[in-house]
Amino acid sequence: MTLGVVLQVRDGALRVLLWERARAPDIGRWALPGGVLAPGETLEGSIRRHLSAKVDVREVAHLEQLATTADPGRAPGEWEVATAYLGLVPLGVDPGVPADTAWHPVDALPPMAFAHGPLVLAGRDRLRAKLSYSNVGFALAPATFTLAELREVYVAALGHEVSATNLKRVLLRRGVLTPTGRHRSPGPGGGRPAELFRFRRRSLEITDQFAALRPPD
Amino acid sequence: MTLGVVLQVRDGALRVLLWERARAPDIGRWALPGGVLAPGETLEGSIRRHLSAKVDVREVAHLEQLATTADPGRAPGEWEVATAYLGLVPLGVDPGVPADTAWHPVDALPPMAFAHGPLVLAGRDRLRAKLSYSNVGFALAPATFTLAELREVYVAALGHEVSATNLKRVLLRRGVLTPTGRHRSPGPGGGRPAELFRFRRRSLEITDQFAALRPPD
DNA sequence: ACAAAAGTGTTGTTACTACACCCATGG
DNA sequence: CCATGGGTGTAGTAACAACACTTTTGT
Repeated sequence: MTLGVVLQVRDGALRVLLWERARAPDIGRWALPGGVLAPGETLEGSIRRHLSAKVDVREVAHLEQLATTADPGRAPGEWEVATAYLGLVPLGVDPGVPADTAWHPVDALPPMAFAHGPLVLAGRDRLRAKLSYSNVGFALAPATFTLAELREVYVAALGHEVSATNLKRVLLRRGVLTPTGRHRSPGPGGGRPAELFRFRRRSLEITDQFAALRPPD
Repeated sequence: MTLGVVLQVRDGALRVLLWERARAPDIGRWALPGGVLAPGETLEGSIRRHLSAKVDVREVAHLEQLATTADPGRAPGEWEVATAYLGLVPLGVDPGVPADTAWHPVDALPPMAFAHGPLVLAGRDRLRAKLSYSNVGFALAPATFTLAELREVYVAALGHEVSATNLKRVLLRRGVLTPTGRHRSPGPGGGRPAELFRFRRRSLEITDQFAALRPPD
């Protein structure tokens, strides 16, 4: 089967899309969306198909394979191979979700069904690592944004403070961000109008491939 | 099913363990070792079991999951989920392998069966990336070694020149390498005796977690 | 003495963090 | 004209590559 760890920043926290089981086993506990793999189906095709029952799949800006498990003992007599995907949804979009489905903070997960909890944490950790050496931010940020907004996304996803000043410089130097030339007018309290930026490319790119041991010139 | 991308540095090149098919389909082409997943079996258990038919599994110093595919069209009517693992064997050990099995350079692969070629390259790339930010080197190097030897391992694995001077400094600074205090006497041409080093820990550790965007102190 | 192999010292560079300072707007 | 939010300038630091130099051996 395939499972989806779909993450989004909402209300200042990194959240995961979960689904409350109404039937045994693990009734009342929360599970990752997903389902069986149809014969002849591609893994990515399968997870896209199952996710489309929960969210508008076009909202998923990035999707990558996370891990595969085949642990015995999920339930006695039950044993299944499950491939988990990591999906990222940009800030601000609100895909309507079914009534049994909700966004839970990854740092305060509800009681989880099966062994889905560790998969969520693996997805979070993968995201955090990639934020430092790639342009994955594009999949969490809206199309255009101010640096303050981008900073909030990074703070929520990384779980620690980030300086907008330095975030700007790092991402500009790496060529990940480009200014749009447009500005956003300030709120009621006043303030200088914020520059609007966008990600230069909206597909995954490694921007800092070799921290050390890089090839000689 | 499970597949193993087993890599080792031999004769100055990074090589992968392949197995020549004697039966259709893809007769005469080379395939990754592996086989079917038994019911109730763990993925890691499965690949260990299948590898033990080809190499002494105790020689595999590191094993990690690489990718899972379920591509239709491997062969018409044939469709299967395959999980690939990356295994690393230290320099110098020579596990006896069956007659139909051989070590091929990853940069000059023979005609490959199924879609196994890309998996080998994915394993190589994963290894290269981890060499820069973790201590995976332990799984490719012998228990103790001179810096010249370690340098050769890195050159073969990374595919570019590496300076022994700077390699030493980087790995010592990160606390990955420790001197043993012992020395190796020089060869017939003379030369200063080389210091023997070892990896401080022989299990995977991330040593350079955040290249940028590190948390504030 | 000299060649060979290994190890050390030093310099310059780059990418980053931290923090003080300056700019533009609304009330 | 001042509070508020945004942007810039600059200094300090750590990790690194490159390369010259020194040490220790065998012949």
